[in-house]
Formats: sequence, C-alpha cells, structure tokens
Amino acid sequence: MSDSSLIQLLIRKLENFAELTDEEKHALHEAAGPVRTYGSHEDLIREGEQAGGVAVVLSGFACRHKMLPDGRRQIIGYFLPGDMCDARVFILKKMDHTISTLAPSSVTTLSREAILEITSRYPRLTRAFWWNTLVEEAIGRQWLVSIGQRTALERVAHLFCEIYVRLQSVGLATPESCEFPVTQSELADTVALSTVHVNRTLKELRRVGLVSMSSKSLVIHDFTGLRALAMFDPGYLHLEGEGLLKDRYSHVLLKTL
Amino acid sequence: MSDSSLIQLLIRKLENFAELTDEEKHALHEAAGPVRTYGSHEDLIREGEQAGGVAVVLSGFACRHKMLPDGRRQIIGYFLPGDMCDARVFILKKMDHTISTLAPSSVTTLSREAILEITSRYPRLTRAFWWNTLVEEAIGRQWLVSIGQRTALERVAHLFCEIYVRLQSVGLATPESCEFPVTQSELADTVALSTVHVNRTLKELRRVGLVSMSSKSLVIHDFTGLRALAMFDPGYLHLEGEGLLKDRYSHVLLKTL
DNA sequence: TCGCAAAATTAACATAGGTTAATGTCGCTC
DNA sequence: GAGCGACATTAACCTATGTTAATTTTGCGA
Repeated sequence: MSDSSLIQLLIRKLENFAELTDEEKHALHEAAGPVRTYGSHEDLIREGEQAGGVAVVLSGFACRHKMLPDGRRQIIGYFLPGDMCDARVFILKKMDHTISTLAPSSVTTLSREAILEITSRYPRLTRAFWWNTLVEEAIGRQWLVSIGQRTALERVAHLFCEIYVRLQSVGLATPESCEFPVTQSELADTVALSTVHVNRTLKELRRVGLVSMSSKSLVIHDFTGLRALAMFDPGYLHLEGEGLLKDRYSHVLLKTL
Repeated sequence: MSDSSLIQLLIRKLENFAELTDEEKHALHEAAGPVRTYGSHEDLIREGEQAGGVAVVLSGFACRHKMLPDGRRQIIGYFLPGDMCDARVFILKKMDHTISTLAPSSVTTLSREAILEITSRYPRLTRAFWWNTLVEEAIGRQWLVSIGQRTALERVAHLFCEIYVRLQSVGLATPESCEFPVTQSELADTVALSTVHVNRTLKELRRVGLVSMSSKSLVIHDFTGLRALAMFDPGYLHLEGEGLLKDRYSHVLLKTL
C-alpha cells in the first residue's frame, strides 16, 4: 500500500464526525510524512520530549503510559490502527507521558507545521480533530470508571469489549475475534491489577465461556454475555457517526451491539 | 461583580496559554450568558442530554461523574472557579457523564453559537480552548495513574496537592489552605475508596502532620512532605505558561513548588 | 436553643486482589 | 532439535481496603 492509501484509515475515522471535502482529504495526504516501522516495545515519544508532530498508527498496536518514580506503571490508552497519537499534546511544550509500541507497528507523522496549517485553514477538519480528541477523552473517562469502580473481571471484560468494537469500527475484526498483541503483564498495567490476578481473571473469563485470549489475539465466544458482565455501553465511542462511517460500517456494528 | 468581570477568571486561565487581544477578550465577554446560581448537589447537565453550551464556573465547586447501572459512582473531574466545563462535549451529541455542583456555585454559559463563532473566527482563542482541554486531559491521566497505581494515602495526598495548586493558580488559596467543600463520601467516589477508608486515610494524613481536612477546607501543614508522599509533580498542570500567567502568578507557585 | 439529618468516626470482621516463588510452555536462534 | 529467555500458570499465603453497624459530631432550620 502507498502512504496515501494508508492514511485512509485516519480519514475514515475522521469522517465518522464530518464528511470531508477532497481539498481537506488532500491536505491530510499532504501532511503525512514518510512511514516508519517500529518493532515491539519501542518508544515513539518519551515523557519530557517535545512532540514534533502528530503520529498516526497505520498498523500494529501502541499505547500511552506513565511511570511513577518508583517504577509502578500505568498504561493510560491504546492506539489502534487509524488512531492519531496527539493532535493535542503537540500544542504543549512537553509530553507528560510516553508513547510506545506494544507490537510491531507502522506509523506516519503529520508535522507540527502541517497541523497548524490545517487547523488554521480548515475549520471543519479542525473540528474533526477535536472530535477525535473528545472520543479519546471519553475513552479515558471510561477507563477511570473501570479502574475505580469495576471488579477485576468486569474491568478486563470491559477493556476487551472496547478493543473489539474499536477494531471492528475500522474493519479489523472478524465476527468473533480480533488482534490483541498484548502481554498479560502489559494487560495488568492497563487494568491496574497484578499479573497473577490478570491470569486468574483470564482463566475465569475462559471458564465461563465469554472470551479467550490466545497468543496475540482475542476470541470472543459470547459478546452479549461479555457486554452484560462488563456493563459495556458502546455509546461513548461515538461510532454512530454524523458522518460517513454510519453508512459504511453500521451494519457491522449494529449486528453485534 | 458584574458578569463581565466574572469571566475574568476564565480569561486568566486561557492567557496562561496565549496572550489574548482585546478583540478576543471582548468576544469572550460577549459570549457569556447570564450568571446562574446553583445550590449544593444540583445537576448542571445530565448524562444523555445534549450540552447547549459551555459552562464556566465562576465560584463554587462542581464535578463530572459517571454512574454504573448498579449505582457505583466515579467522580472523574473537578471544576474549580475559572474552569470551563466543556469546549468539547458540546460538539458531540450527548453528554456521556453528568456535571453537578458539589457546593453552591455560580455559573455562566457560553452558548453553542458563540463558541462556534469564536472558534471559526479566532484561531488563537480556539487553540487556547484546545490547550485548556489538553490540561484537563493531562489531569485525567494523572487521576488514572493515581487510581490505578497509588495507594490510598498517596492517592488522597495527590488529589490534595492538585486541588491546592489549581486553586492557587487562580489566586484562591492562602499559603497554607484552600477551600475544599467536598464530603468524605464524595471524596471516596473521587479517589475510588470506601468512605470508611477515606476517613482512616484522612486521619493518618492528619496524624503525620501533612494536611487536615476540616469543614469545607483543606489546611496544608507541610506541602513539601505532602508532595513527596504523593509523588506530585505539578508539571502536568502546565502552569508555567507561555502566556501572561507566568508573570502574574509564578511568584506564588514558585514559592511553594 | 432544641432537634434533626447529614456527615464523620470507630471497631470488628470479611475479602478481593497482591506477593512470592515455583513450574510449565512457547517461540526462537544456533 | 537443544537450549534459552520471555511469557503464562499455579499454589500458598498475606494485606490493603471493603463492609457492616454503631456511635458521635456538626450544621442548621424551626
């Protein structure tokens, strides 16, 4: 795939909010730099660094995470293909967290200048970026609720629902499975449990026939049950879309949700 | 105070990011609707409703919170005076959480139209809104880290540091105290602990001489110790400012931090 | 100033999830 | 196709925090 076709995933995502003109799409294509590939567990940007631009994950899995001085670590968000790393933090002077790959990934970057240019010239595109930010924030709020209020089982189930639906929304899930190239110990840092307890929890989810996490992927045996257990309500992902995505993907979403 | 002087607190905040022209300030003044006052524990906007505009808290304390279907509740953010409720969610169709007062508060609203007008006409002001959003997000990330990784004691201490510094940055704290009109059970819903354990934790913080939470306010006995315990690094609040606030308030901040 | 209701405090007891420390398994590289 | 390192799994035990249920204190309207 060429670079310009790769950025399509991002455009798809943004069009969930607003239909974009050809000029706007063109501006996005122009903005994209070369594609870089990373291995597993490489840092894209580190805490304290200044973000030079906005990274867009084309394939693979990445995450934001923060560490306390004594080494405790919390993963605070996942980047799935099509996700934009920060139309945001690049405004601030320093990253307050690190972004790293979880699996081998390919990434392109929209330069700072390109973003400034775009946001000053295309108000609708700017609002689409903003919308994207808002959805990410909504996800963050859910994570806070999960970690604060849900039990271990509910928490893991909720995360699995979210990942599955997000991947589905960009066409990267089958009716009963999706990629999930995440280690149990990384999962532990995500849901704020110990590795051992994550293992127990996965065992239980398997035992009751809801999901199983095999090597690098998730097999969803009973999405309805999983959803109920997790009290997962996909509304916060705002995938019903005022834009194009509704027509393009809703059949997939509606089938499952 | 007149409405227009009340909105000053918001302008102060935004100027932390970028100096605003008189025209831009004027636009903000124009955008502000009438001031409404609320009692304790009233809802400003409820989950599921469409936000009509952006609320700005002029005085008092408010919070965002979400409830699970079975009643468990998580408070996901505080609004202190000068804080803007959502230059954000108003873009989306429905609120995914509720905003309520914690204490009697006065609030004004920037209408949807006014915000759209502003964001299409004043790119710098738009970026200032964006910056504000980013700081809020950074706060959210810290909360996630706190709830996920910090112990009860550290968690409460961290929250106290944050509130104190935020209030200080808008001139609403003395060298050793600030308002904190929050109930222990609301605090419990904030830091994801039980009421009983919050009580134990406060007792311990008092015992070791760091802070005490008396009725509706916080008395900081040893900020340095509190900071150390919480591993609080104020950088994420981005108060060093590229804008005006640096000059106006840094003496206060620098003294303590 | 009395009388409540809401909020804080405490004690006794219960448990979800953490810790430590083996052991087992899988996927590589040589 | 043996050997190594990363990852997963399990068991036994431990502790931070939750729960229940009084009891006390506080703030406040009549």
